[in-house]
Amino acid sequence: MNNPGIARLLEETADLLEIDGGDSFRIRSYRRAAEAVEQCTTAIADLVETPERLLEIPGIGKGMAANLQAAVRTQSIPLRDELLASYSAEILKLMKLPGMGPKTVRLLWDAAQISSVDALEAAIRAGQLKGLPRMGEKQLAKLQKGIDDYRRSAGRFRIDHVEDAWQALRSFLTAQRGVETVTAAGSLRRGRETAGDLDILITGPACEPGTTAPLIEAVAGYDGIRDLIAKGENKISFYLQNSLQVDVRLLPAQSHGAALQYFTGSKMHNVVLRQRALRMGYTLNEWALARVEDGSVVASETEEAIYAALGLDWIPPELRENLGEIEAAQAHSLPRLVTIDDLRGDLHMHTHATDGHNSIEEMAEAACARGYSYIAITDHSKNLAMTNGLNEERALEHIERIRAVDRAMNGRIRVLTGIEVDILTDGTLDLPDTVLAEMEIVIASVHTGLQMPREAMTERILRAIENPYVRILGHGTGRLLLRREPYELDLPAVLRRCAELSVAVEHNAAPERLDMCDRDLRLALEMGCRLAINTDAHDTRHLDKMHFGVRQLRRAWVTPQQVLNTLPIDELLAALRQRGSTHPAQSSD
DNA sequence: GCCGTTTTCGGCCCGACTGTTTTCAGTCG
Repeated sequence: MNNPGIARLLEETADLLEIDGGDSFRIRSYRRAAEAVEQCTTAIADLVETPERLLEIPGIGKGMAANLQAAVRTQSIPLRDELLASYSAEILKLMKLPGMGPKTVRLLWDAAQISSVDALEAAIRAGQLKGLPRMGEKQLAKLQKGIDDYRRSAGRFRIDHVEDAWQALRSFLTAQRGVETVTAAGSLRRGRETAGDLDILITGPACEPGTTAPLIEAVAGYDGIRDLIAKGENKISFYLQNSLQVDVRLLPAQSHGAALQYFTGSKMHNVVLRQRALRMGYTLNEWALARVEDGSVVASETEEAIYAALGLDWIPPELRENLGEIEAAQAHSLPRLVTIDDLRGDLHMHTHATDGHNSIEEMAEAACARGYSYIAITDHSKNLAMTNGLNEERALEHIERIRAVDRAMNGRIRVLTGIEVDILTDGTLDLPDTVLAEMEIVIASVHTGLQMPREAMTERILRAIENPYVRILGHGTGRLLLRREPYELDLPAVLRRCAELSVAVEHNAAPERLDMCDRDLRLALEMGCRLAINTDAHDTRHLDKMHFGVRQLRRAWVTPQQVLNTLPIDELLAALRQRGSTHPAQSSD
């Protein structure tokens, strides 16, 4: 059992203890242990034989070490099994609904033995919950909406989870005899936020017609498989433990380009491409682009050859949604999309001064190792009490430490001072301008009070970005996947004002909380906004999540010029100063 | 359940917001 799996067991145990009304500190220790296991860079499975090494992990004591051993050896934790037996395996899913916490789950269980999403929905429909404490009309409507959202998102997987599965499968498949190339197609290759399944294409001697049986059998032996769906001569499909469906296709090398094109999609892109082929007297399928009259192959080995034969430039997978990319490819006017190599820095990250896990030095060294030429340290401000947010005094002390590290890095990387201030419900910020004036990067974000009406939320954010020290609008664009519930605001109005004020709009690169969908990003570009793409890293490894966000930018046709953190440091600092100097409040001061 | 200039038991981040509560409980970050 791998670390994420063990962490999930510990989290589930904590959830069940909460429902059961267990000691809150005991519950917290399970959550802390889950976090520690998740962060641990060595596999717990490799440590269970040497318990003294388990005890070296902060937050793991004697009792928890025994739990970890049980998890590795039996895929379970005794306390979790015990609690599941007294409730129901389904009850944990109720906790996933927005607004549902342990107390409400327990209430529903005590009142009506409700332990599943289906049972909850039935009870709401039947009016069974009326009269229960805290179950007013609004609460019931909210629960129903939560159920609808839950149903809609079920069946799709977050792209980083799909990518984890892909990395593991790629290593496994590449090591098989007679395999030359292993490529991911589908939504993963197009860089979508979620994927319904994982498409993998393999070429090599073992994929030639008539010789595929040994490889198919070898793939069927992959130990991550839960259920086999289908097993044929050229294709094998299965479910992984987490219910992700995987389709693996074996292809002759000469069809690789055609298959890659076909299985990358999207469906609409392919439909239009096939129509185009027909008009040119060709037919396009997963094997080749061929002439209609005699079936002779025009192109099939590479995608480039197929697109070229159709009179098109090669189209980056992220653009293949039939949103104008085919016309642009014909006119040779596809944009030069931003790449991860264009980024010179990351402007949003936390340290252990608040809720991060590493020091300023460690973040700077990690960013340096990733080739960045600058970063900004932007810890939370005091309103986020739970993160130990910085008050006036600590914020000022913190920037002294940041400056010291900046000097100590000796020009290897620039470390900019910054803060992520909280936008209060009235649109003011939770730190005074005198403190913000000391910061090179001020990111303004909303974290709380997301239920307010659309107009009030819009006013709140508009007021916040008027503050002349705000350089970047962070969480404030209507989406917070972490909260599981988007909030309402007049996004075009906010984006327009950001463009006017030269406030950059942040896109959070972490896949669990991409702040803006493709459409929002395109809207931001239309409004003339400059974007900032940051990882909001809470530890050094989070810095590696940048590529997820870059793919989202590419899907929105973003070029390097439209991204703040592609600028060289001197141009970046000049761009940041420009925001302050154009604001009357500052020039008159 | 973990941790400790406490060695053995007491402390362990907290403030904002919502809904339904007339004084607060539950959820979230």
